[in-house]
Amino acid sequence: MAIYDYRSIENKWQKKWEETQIYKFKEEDTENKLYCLEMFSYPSGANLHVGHWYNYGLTDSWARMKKMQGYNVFHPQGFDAFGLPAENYAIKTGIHPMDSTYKNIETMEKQLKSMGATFNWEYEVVTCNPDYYKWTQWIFIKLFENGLAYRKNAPVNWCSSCKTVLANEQVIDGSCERCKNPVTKRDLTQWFFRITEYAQELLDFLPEIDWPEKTKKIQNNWIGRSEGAEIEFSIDESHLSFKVFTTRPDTLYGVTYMVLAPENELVDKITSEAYKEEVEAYKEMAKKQSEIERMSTVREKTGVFTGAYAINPVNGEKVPVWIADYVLAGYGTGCVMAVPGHDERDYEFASKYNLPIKRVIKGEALQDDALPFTEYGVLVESMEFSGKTSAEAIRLIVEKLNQQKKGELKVNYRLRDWLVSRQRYWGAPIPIIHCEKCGVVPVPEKDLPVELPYDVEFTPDGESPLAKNEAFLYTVCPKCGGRAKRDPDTLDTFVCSSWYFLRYPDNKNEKEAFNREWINKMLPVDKYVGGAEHAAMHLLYARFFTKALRDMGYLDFDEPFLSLVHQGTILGPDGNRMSKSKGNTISPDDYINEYGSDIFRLYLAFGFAYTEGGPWNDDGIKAIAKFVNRVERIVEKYISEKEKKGKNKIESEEKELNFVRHTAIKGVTEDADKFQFNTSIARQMELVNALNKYDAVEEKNYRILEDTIKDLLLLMAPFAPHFTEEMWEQMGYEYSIFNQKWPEFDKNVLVKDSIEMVIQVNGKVRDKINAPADLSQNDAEKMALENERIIKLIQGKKLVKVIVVPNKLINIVVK
RNA sequence: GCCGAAGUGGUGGAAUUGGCAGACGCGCUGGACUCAAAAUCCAGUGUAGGCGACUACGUGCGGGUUCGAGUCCCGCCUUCGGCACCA
Repeated sequence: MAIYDYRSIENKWQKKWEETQIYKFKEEDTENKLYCLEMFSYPSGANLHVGHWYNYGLTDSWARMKKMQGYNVFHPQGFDAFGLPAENYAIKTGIHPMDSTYKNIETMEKQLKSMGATFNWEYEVVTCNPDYYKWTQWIFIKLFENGLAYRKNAPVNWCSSCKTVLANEQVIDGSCERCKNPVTKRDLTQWFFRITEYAQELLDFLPEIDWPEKTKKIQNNWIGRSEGAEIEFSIDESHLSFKVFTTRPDTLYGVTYMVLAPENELVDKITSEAYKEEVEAYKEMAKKQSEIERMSTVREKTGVFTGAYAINPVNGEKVPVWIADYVLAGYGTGCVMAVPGHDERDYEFASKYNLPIKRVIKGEALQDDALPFTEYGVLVESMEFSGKTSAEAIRLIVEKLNQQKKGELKVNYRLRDWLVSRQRYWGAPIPIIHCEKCGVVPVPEKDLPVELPYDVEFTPDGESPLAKNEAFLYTVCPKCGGRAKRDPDTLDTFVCSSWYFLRYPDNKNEKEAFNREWINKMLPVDKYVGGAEHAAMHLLYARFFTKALRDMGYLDFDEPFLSLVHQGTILGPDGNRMSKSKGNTISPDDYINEYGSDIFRLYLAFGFAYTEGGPWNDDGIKAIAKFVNRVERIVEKYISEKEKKGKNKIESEEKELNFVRHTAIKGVTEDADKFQFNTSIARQMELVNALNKYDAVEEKNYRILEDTIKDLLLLMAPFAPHFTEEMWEQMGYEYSIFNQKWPEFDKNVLVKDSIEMVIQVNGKVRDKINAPADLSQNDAEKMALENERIIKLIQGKKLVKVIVVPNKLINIVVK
């Protein structure tokens, strides 16, 4: 049902746009710059899917509007090219990741270009290019030099079937994403980034940025700040002591035992001979259990006694020290004081192992004495603190402990340091050399990049593929010149994507990752658009990188993305997430072949609430084709009636048309600015309806008609760029529609001199009257009370009061 | 279990933040054009009752505040996200 020859006009205008460099970013005009960015994509072998179009197509519409509004729009594009899929594909097919990735990038570039978007391709960034990952490695070294990258032995996610380490995000409900096998822990020496150093600042700046509240909340929870105290307990008959973190120092008199995580290094030191065997067995058991088992909260708690006793610093009481896997090694100090009277988990554990339960907090209301009381209240049986409220006691007890150097206020975060090592091939090599004499030595800057060798076996057997390539692995220590080994691991791909937005404006810089002065002008990103699934990963890492680079002196702003929008998800027609296995995928190509890319884009804009998404629907796209068809006919008709131009007769119809026209300008501008494209298109449709209506007028004012058609085309241009450019030309205007000024609405046209006011009686609409605008309260009241229908309705009733909302309604309250 | 978001016609979705609920579409009904169909155009379309002007009801459920509630408050239900023994 193609109405205009979209294929030839798409080609025609894309060619012309490229020839005339119409979207070129003007580097000399940073005053007006607007950095508009979509999350870059992974170069998969498949064609662009609906999600790409929804994200890129509509953000492009927004960028086009901004260009027309006079901004110097910077709209780069690139590829997040490292990652596991290419490597898995290689294991399956034998096709090298580098070959498949570059081939995919080539086709994807072609497809993205055929969208007809405003991308500034000359600033392209591809993360697997050595001239990019050279600087990823450079940043790693800077972080290392500044103490923000460190190495430690830690338990990591391990899939025994794939024989490889998995990233946290690849563990789905405790199972391996690829083979569905349960994930276990394995101790490995790994590289970490000290993101926890920035936990507080990452929290503090959240209120400052224009992000969806939902996303801020997720980051807030992920960072998980909690306030409490760190309290030191000493081990009885020993010089050893250990600290616990608690948010409830007011329950200190209720402590009846202590628990260490089985992995805690103190365990071996304090366990007495008699209990060694049992403790060892428990540790072994804890290590072997799968993630699914460990994560289960319904599972009964287990633990064993170590034979050691700890001394409560406030009353000198001796309490037994246990180990149990309900205490996490990675949070706080890996030890807790157990207060079964006031904590559900401790209560469950104490009940099972017959440990004493003491209650030291009383609530106001009557509480069931059999269960733990976890609220705040008033202290009892707590020596001099008895009778104090929880809040007072927390302050006083910590103060007292502080004097004895046995405790202090402390803030803990749930956020963990970011594990960046990966035992994979297709990523940026970690630029570190391990020398037996000199230890960990960073690769000198002049030797960067550490290039990824092409010739590598990537069979998944648990060993890093790079470790099997001797030519890569063995090198010379930059410090002592002796034989040394390279770090065989690669960096998590999230490292590469944590700074790509800094590289775009300066992507050809060979001397540095980016020029400080230049990116200070170009950043932060003004509008960032991408999926909500990155809330606690990429979006957090990128913020951390920005802050770390700032503190190391490489840039001067605090936040990378000032304003963030998440697009929704377009589902299959059946309401499920599109997937090949469900057979419910929608191919943009089919629709673009039938209707053209403009209509496809317009439908995405009109058919969904942008941040919500929803199921695909065929009928909707036909409706949009109809709409575009109508616009085309309006233009055609106008052109065919050209000779009639010049009549100039003011009529009320003309006033009406003008009113709709300026309502549309206002609505389209404001709604599109907020990414509310559906209502933005609705205003355009209203304008088309008004134009059709005006067309029926006998003596048309062709000047007004032309101006209105002109405005309609301008308002439509960001959403249907090829079509409107063509119509613009046919109207006889000069190239290009995208070099025109965005229309502005005239406030005066929107002011009506006569207004329809609603008259209510007791809140129910009873009549509508035409009243002059800006009627005074008294006059409005008078008009309503003189209204015939109203007089009938309120007859015989007592008038209580009259409420007047200017230019809107009059509510008469009667009894 | 905890945190968050959302529930509006047959349907996708609107509602200047407390002021005419259902904009704009889809679908449906009727009409015009046509030998007929498609396309196009016009009119109608929340539900129930009435020939009708109209009346009653209506934004997940139950209460409340208010002259007035889709919007605010309290208590539930359902769905979808995020976290999950975080001491």
